[in-house]
Amino acid sequence: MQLRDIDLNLLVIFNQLMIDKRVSAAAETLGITQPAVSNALKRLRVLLKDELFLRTSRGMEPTPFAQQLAEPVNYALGTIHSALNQQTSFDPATSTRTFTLAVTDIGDIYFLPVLMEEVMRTAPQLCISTVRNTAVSLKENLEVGKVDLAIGLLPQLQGGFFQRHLFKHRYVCMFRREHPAASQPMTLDLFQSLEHVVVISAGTGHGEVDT
DNA sequence: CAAAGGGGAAACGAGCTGCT
DNA sequence: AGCAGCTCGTTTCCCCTTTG
Repeated sequence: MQLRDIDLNLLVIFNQLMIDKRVSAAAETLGITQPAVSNALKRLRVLLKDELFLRTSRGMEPTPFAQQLAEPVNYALGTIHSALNQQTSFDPATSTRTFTLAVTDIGDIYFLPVLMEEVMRTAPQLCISTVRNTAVSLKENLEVGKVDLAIGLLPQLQGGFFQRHLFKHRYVCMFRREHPAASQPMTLDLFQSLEHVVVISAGTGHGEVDT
């Protein structure tokens, strides 16, 4: 397929559908009507010879081909967006720009000191501002550029954003020295039989471990 | 100026949910 | 189990804009 054969706006709609998983929601986000998105999807289905999205009780589920397409399309649209909106080139050594990071408490404690050390060395005039990534508006803030980067377990950002796996994280159990569990190996059954405290905090994944 | 294409409105249909 | 109501995607038709 040649690029001239495809309306790039169809890829914008495809990208939004990957995010919203609903035609009407994508239409609202893009500022067009739901039939318009439906028609665009129809044209895209014919062009790409794939259903792309299947209607299910959970919304419009992307086909394997659509999932395969999602990342390169998102990357390409991001590149085009950056190219059209760049005003000046970025020079870390002289830039006085403020970057806003959405992080968890562990982000503040662990990442910031490491980051600030590097920033002091390579971009001394840069300003780093942080916000908690527990905010329900994180997705919107990222989309409009109020937040530049978010670190954490953020399933609400699965589609439409650049993502990178940073590290693997394991948990440990803590209990008093005299606790009955101290005399035997910790197993899943033993763990489940004991009372324990889990600090549920959005963006940390602690609740996922308990589940 | 005619043809083509895209968007909006209305109608329709499928699937889900709650109630009896 | 069956029905009604609701939500949401699709289809059809019409209008407007663009293009050659």
